[in-house]
Amino acid sequence: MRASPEIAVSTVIFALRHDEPHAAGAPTLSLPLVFRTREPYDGLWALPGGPLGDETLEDAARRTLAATTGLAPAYLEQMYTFGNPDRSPDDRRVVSIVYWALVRADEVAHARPQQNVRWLPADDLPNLAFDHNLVVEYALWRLRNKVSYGRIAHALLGETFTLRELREVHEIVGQKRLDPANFRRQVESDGAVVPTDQMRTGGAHRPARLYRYNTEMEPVDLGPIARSGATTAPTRSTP
Amino acid sequence: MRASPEIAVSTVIFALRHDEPHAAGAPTLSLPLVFRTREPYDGLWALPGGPLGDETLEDAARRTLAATTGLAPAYLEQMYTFGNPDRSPDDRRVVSIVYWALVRADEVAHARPQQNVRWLPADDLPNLAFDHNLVVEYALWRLRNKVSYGRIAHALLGETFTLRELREVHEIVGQKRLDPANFRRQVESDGAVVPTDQMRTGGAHRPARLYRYNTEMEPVDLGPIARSGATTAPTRSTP
DNA sequence: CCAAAAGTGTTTCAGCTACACCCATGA
DNA sequence: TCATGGGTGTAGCTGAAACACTTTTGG
Repeated sequence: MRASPEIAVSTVIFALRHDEPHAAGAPTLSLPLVFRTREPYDGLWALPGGPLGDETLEDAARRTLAATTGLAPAYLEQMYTFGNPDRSPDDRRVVSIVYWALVRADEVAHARPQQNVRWLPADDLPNLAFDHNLVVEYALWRLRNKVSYGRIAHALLGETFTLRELREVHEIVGQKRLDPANFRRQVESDGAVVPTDQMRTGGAHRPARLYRYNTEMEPVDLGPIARSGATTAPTRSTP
Repeated sequence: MRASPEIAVSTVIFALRHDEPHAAGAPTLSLPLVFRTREPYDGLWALPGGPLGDETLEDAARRTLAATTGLAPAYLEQMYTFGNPDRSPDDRRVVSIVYWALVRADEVAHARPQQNVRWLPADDLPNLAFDHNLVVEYALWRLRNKVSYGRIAHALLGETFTLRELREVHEIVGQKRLDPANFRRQVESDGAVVPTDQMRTGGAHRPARLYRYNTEMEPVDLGPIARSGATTAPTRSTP
């Protein structure tokens, strides 16, 4: 006879980070991991998470995320629940409800990293604790397949951004070069971002117009769940 | 202080059913519901489900489904986990991992209905127990938005079927008429179904070729989860 | 023969892709 | 003035939609 399963909530948190501050070159898609200092999997990295408290599943994910990065995610969505009986090597059984989140590059820069937490590149991870390599792989797959232009813009970039910056994000996430001209037209006709009257100068070239996320647009269609407020903000607390 | 949450697994099971056997007209998208005979929600209909045992989450869903309909689903996928603290009106807290399934019309016809179970039309449900109206709404949304031709063919129809039958299924699910000519071309070029050398005669018109699901084709891309065997493959119980 | 559904052919249109070309700025 | 990226124009391809048309059966 076995004890009743425990319930945990974990989160895969993606951000675009420059390995060294003010460095040139493209940023890297990274995620924060926690170093385990006890069994099981002592000495391995694991996804941030913890036991479910007297709260919503999503609130538990936000709490996890805040404890790790000190940040509020621009995007947070339930991803999958992992519950195989043998996920943990000891005799406990843990059912993990996994969320995935995107946070903005500028916010990440401000946050001071916690003890035992490090950001690692998403596409070159070491062996992780539990089934967390699989979990991250799935989150990456979701990011690459199921996220729209406006959503990524809002979630991974700052308040304003040039179309070049937005395109770079998509090139990193989608792992392929995009035609600047066609990218511009797609994004503009999509309506998820709108031009501001500001420009970004400083480069040795013509200044680029700054764009902003279009708050009028509905975000990704998550179906009845989003509309019902079961997972997301009840009264639209979009900052 | 509150007791630790219970874990339950429920399943939304869709099938196409004829309200009366051998009736003409289009079949109806229906799902089996269980009549509750005790609190909470005594006297209301609820999704089939039960507590998680010493088994995989998916196995729990299959067990649930078998107990209700006596059938093995042609399609089964994890959908969403519901865990709001106030889902149950009493002081218990139940976290429900919900799967959704498709079963074939011909299999449903053979199964003898269980006590306290009835099939109801998906788009005209009464008030259900717990948050199950929301759960079904979400499952319907997934069915309408995220399912490909071949998958629906395999899951809701029998071994062989005419393109007209397949088109009818899509018209019912997608709630709109489809051009027979264009539908034929799309399905054929997609490669998910292949023609047999048999025909279906009997109508007052030219006989229709029978098609069969293409087992060579990969099903829907579920990402790394499906490939790893975390949800589907019987062998390889990846932790 | 007629009705009805199976199945084929063809035109049109929208959207994407590739790529040529002009614009504005810093050095 | 030159290099660099910002931004525009446009020809060509591809695939979906609409619909006319032929084929084969039962009545």
